[in-house]
Amino acid sequence: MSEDSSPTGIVPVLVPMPAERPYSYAVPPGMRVVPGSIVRVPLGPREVAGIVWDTPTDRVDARKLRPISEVFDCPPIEEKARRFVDWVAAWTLSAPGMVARMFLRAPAAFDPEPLLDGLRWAGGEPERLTEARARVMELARDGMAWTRSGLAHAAGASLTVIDGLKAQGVFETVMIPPQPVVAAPDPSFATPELSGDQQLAADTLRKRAAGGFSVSLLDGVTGSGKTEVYFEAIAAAIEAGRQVLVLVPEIALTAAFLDRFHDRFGAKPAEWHSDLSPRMRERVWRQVAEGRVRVVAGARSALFLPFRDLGLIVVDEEHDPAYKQEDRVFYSARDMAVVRGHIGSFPVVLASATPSVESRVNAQQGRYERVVLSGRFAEAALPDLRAIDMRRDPPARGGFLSPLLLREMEKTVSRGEQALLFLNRRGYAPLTLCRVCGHRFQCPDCSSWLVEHRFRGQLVCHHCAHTEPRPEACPECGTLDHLVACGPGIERIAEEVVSHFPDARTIMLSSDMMGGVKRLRLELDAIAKGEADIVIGTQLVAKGHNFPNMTLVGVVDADLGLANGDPRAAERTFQLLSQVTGRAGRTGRKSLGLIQTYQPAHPVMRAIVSGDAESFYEQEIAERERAHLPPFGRLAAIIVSAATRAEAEGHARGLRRAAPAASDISVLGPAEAPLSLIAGRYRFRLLVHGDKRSDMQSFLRALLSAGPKQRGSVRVQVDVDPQSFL
DNA sequence: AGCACGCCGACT
DNA sequence: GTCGGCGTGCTC
Repeated sequence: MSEDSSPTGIVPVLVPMPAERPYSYAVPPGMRVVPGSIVRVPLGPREVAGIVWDTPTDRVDARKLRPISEVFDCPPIEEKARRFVDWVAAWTLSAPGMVARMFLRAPAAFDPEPLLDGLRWAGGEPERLTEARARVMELARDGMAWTRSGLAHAAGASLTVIDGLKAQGVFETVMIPPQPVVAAPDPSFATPELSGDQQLAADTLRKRAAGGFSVSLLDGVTGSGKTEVYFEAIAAAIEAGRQVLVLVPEIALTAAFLDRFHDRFGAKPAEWHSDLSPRMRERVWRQVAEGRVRVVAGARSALFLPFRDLGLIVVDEEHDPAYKQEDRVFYSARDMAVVRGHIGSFPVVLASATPSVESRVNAQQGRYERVVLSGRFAEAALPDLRAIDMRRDPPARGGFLSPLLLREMEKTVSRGEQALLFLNRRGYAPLTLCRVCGHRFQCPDCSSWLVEHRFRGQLVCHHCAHTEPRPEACPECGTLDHLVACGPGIERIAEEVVSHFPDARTIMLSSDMMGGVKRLRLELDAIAKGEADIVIGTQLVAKGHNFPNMTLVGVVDADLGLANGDPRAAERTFQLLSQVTGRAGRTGRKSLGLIQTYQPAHPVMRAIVSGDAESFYEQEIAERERAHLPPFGRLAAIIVSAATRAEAEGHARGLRRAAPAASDISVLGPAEAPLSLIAGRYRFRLLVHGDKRSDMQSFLRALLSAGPKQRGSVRVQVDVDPQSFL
C-alpha cells in the first residue's frame, strides 16, 4: 500500500467513538498526512485525536466536511496495526473507532518528548574547590551532559553547589535528548544454562523465531524453566532487530519476571499496565512508537501499543482468565495475540503449565506446535499432593481448617519453613445474617450478598462500589449483637490461624489490600526473604511468585470454583489448584500440598492429587467435543441490561425473535443472567451456539440489525467467545 | 463515548 | 423566578 498523501484532499479518519465507519475530513492546503497519521480533528463541539485510515472515503455532504486541525509529530500507526484494528472490530462486533481508541491511550505522547535542559563541563575550573565541588567535577570532567538534578544526585551534592558552579561559568547549558525508559536489552548478556530438554525446546523456538507466522504452545510444569526457554526466542527476535511483546496476566505482580529478564538481558523490559504513572505511560508509548523500546512486558492492553516493527509475542500463562477483557470491546488478548502474529507474519509463543483446553486442542489438530518441557528444573521437586476429605477430617466447630492441615502447618513453622494458605475469597465472610429474624444483608444495587470486611468494619459489595458500615443491630428486627458471619473469607482464615499460631508471623494478601501495587510488591518481596511464617492469600499468591522457603501449601476450599454452572469450571479449578500448589517445593526441599475438599473423588481433585493431568485433559476435551463447546463449536453471548427488569427482558425477547434462520446456529434464552442485577441494572442473556464452521459474526450482525431499536435505558453488549458465564 | 440541548422539580 | 436532574440525539 502506498503511503503518500491523499491526492483528493479528503481523508477518512477513525475517531474514538462507536461509529461504524471512519469520518471524512478535509486536508488543509500544505498539510501532509498518510494512512496511520495521528491527527487532531473537530468532532461536534470538541476536538479529539483520530487516526487517518485507508478505506475509501464515502461521499459526504461538502458542507459537513471539516478540516483536520493538526497532524501530530508522531510516527504513523503502521499498516499491520491498522489491519489488526479492522480485524478486532469485525471479530468482536465493536466499532472500529472504539478499537482505534485503544491505540490512543496516551494523548500527551502524540507530541515528541521535549528535550531536557542539561549542563556540560565547559572546560573551566571552579574558583575554590570544596569537597562537594570536587565530587561534582569528578563526574562532569568527562564532558558528558547531565541534568541539573541528576548531577547533584549522583555527586551527593545539593542543587546550590551545581548552581554555584554554573554561575562561575564552569558549565555550559546544553539540550539533552529525552532519556530512554529502559536500557537496550543485550541478547548475549548472560548465556543461559539449559538442560537437554530445555535446549531442545529453545532451539525449536529460536528456529520459529527466525520464520514467519507460527504458534508454539510451550507446555511445562511450574519450575520446568519455561521462562528461560522463551527468553531464547526473545533473544532471537532482538538479534533480528525486531520488537518483542511479552503479555503477562497481572504485570503489577510480576516483579520477579522483570528481575529474571534483567539477569538474562542486562536490562529490564518496559512495563505497560494500568498502574503506570501518566508520565511513564507517555514515555513508554512514545518510545515504543519510535522503536526505541525493544521489549515490552505488559498487560493485555499492551497489544494496542504502536509498535513499529513487532516481531514476536509471548503470552505467558496463556490460560489465565485475566486475558479476557469484558468491558467496552470484549476480547481475548491471547487469541488476539495470535491474530496479531498472523497479520504481522511473526511467531507467537503461548506458555503455560496448565494450557487452556482450546490451546491443547489447537496443538492436537496441528494448528499450534506443542513444545513440551517435562522435567522440573534443577533440584526442584514436585510437591507431594494430598486431598483432605473434609467429611472424614472436619474442622473444629466454628473453624475451617482441618486438624490434618493444622498439624502440618505446625510442623512446617517449627522447622522454620513457610506455609501458604490459599482461599479465593476476599473479606471476612461472604454472607452475614441475623440469627433472630434471618435477615440477610444484600446489596441494594446488585443481586449479591454483602461481604463483611471486619478489618475495615464494613459490609462491601464485590460487584459494585456499595459499602456500608457493619451495624450492631439487625436493621430488620432491631436485635442487638445477633448478627452471624456465614462462611470463610481470608480475613476469617487469618483469624483462625492467629488463634492457633499466636507466635507465628502471619501475612494476609489480597488484591484489595491497602497501599496498592507498590505495597503488594514489597510484601511479596518480604515473604520471599522469609519475613513471614504463614501467608494467607487469594489467587494473586498463585501467580508467578517464587517463595524459596515455602514448603507447605494448603488449599482451604478447593470446591469453591466448581459450584457455578460454568462449562469451564473444572478446567479453571484444575489450573488454579495446579498453579497454587506449584508454589511449593521450588528449591528441592521436600514439600507438601494439602487440598481441603468435600468431593475428593471429583475428577479435578483426582487429577491434581495423582498428577495425571493428561487424562484430565482428555476427559475435558472429550466432554467439550460431545457438547460442541469451544473449540469444537462456537459461542457468543448477548447481554441486555436496563434500568428495569421488564425493559431488559422485553428487549432480550425482541432480539431473540429477530434471530435469522440458520441451520448451524441456534439461540438459547433469554435467561436472567446469573447475577441478574449489577449496579442497579437488570441483566438478561442470550446464548448463541454455532457449529465450528458457522459464520457467527454475520449471524449476530443480522440478529442485531433486525432486532428492536435500542431505546430508553437498554444497553446491548456482545461477547464473542465468552470465557465466563456470569 | 462525550457533549449539548431540552424539559420537569427544589431552592439561592 | 433560576439551578440542575438525566433522557434523546448527534458528531465528518
